[in-house]
Amino acid sequence: MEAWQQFYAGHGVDEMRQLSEVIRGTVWDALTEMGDEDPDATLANLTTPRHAKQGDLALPCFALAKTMKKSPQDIATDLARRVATVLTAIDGCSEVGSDGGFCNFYVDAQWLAGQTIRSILNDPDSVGHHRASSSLLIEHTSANPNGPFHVGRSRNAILGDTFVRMHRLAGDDVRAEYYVDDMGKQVGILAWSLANLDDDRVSEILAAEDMDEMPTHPHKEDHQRVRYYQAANLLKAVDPDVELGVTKLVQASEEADAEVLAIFESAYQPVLDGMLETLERLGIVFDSFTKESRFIVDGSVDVIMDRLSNSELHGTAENGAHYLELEDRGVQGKSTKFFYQRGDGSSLYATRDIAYHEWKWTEAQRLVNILGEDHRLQSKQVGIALDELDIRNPEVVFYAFTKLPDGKMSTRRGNVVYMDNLLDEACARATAIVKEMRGDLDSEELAKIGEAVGLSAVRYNIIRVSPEKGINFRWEDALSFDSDSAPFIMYSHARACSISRKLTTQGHDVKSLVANEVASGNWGGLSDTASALVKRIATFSEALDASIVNQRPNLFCSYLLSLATEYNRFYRDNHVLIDGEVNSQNLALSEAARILLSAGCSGLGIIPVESM
RNA sequence: GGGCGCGUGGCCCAGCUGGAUAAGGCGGCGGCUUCCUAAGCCGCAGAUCGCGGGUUCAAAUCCUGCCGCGCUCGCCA
Repeated sequence: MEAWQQFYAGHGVDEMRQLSEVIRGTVWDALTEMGDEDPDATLANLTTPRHAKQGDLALPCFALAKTMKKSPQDIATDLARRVATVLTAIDGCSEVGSDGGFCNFYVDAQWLAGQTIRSILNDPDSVGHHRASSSLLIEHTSANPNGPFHVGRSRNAILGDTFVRMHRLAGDDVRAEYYVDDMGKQVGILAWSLANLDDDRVSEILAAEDMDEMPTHPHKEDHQRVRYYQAANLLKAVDPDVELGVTKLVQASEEADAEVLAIFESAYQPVLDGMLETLERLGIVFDSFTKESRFIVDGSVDVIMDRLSNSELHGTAENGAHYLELEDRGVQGKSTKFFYQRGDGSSLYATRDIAYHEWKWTEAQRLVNILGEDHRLQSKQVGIALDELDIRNPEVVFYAFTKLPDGKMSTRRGNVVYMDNLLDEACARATAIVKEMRGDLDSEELAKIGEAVGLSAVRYNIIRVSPEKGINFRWEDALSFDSDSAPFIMYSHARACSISRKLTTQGHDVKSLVANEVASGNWGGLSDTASALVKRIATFSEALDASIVNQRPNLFCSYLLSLATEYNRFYRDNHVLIDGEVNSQNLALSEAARILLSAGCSGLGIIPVESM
């Protein structure tokens, strides 16, 4: 077990999990009686069956066949017989059976409803809390402030913000942090271009390469200044003076030259502000910004370099550059050396990153970094360096790139789809659809819902796929409002809201109806679809936790989609309002689902509108 | 060339700390609205889980070889 995974070894609160513990205990005893010498190993195979008819928990008995000299099915039958009386006598387990070599356990949906619906309705704010909370610093985005967000970069921001939200939903104390690269080559180029070029020159240079397109968002500085950045890059390729000028600036910044750092800041800050505006529209905000230069200015990078030189991995190159030899630490390839100090004594990006990590550990109990797959090696090198310095490693989430049909996105080359344009298009399309469906709403309401739907859809379409899987950007995929989408989930939530709203309009007191129902504790007569909904509801925290532990937001996406689907099925044949009469059992279920759908949406950055 | 990641129906994608009939969505075909939002629900068709070996009672899942795609191998960030 990785050290950080121990944070998850806490106690679950989900009833399903508690029940499974009870079942394990009883089965353990029975297995021992039956002659199983290692019941723990057998029980490790306890699974959740694929099909509802196979129960809610199942134990494969194949491995016991050899030692017990009986067929798996005979063992399963015997086991079921031994535990049936005890288990069905306890609350929560309605039936034990066996089939095809499995021993199947069925959860009592009535009991489960009593437990789980009550806790959700009584304490909706702690929904999703599943274990002891910890404080986290999640660093994400941290994009070079040289131009507008494009859809490739946005995967980091959306993924990162989703982790922030999921952790908060799980009860953690999270700080979202942006690491501002305020001293590298990229910013240097930007600063140089602003100091040495003007609008006409920029247009001229870009036009020569057929890149002189009118900015789609001229009022935003990120869209304006990226033209300077692109022009300077083009010029740099043909004019050595540019390289010289940039290098001079960058060197000065690395020596913590206050004047140059100030010039850099005035160059990038408006760009960064534009980028943050885009992110804010997506519901992504940061709690803190830390500048890279900070660790030069405060001298901590020098201390790091000093300490690294005492490492047994330390080496020195001919020109006085310092490195760690990582060959024996599992790094293979052409170069196994990790350089952390140039021949001239200055630091490198990765070195500052080490100082940054050391500082970050003073801020939180856990660190999470969201990084593109191009940072895999770098991250490994930094990790080994941290080991050498006795500094804990952070948790890292890597994601694969988003590609355009004609290749990798590049701000420098202008081969990009800007997030601002994607969001405009998504929200415009969504608004058009809402307008078509809801003739009763005024234009302000239409726009509000359209914006929520568009933004949520874009976010969902990015997080629904596993981070390590590459995405090929297609407009129709990015803008999809299909069944596997945020609007689908939002729609289910809006339905639940609609029911509650309707009752209130008719003069019913939803809260007290629900409170009375919960207090009565009578959950008899649940229909199949109601039972299925209850079971889905019961695994909310578990699904959230699994998504966090496995670092895969797409798992929680799937869960929430299933919850929405299950709610839709429930909705079909379990009416809350029947001929003006309220079925308060169905109301309680609907309300519990509404709370979970809303919380789940917030956890994924989907905006849970109450009407759509 | 070395390392890492990915490869699942026509398309997108889940499952990959091994377990029963590989889950969804799009597209295709066919149903369901006097009833709380049909952005919904139900059904049908469609899969040699990249290819070959191996381990196992059991492999999409683990090991191995190959093929394809991506990332990476800077005293750049």
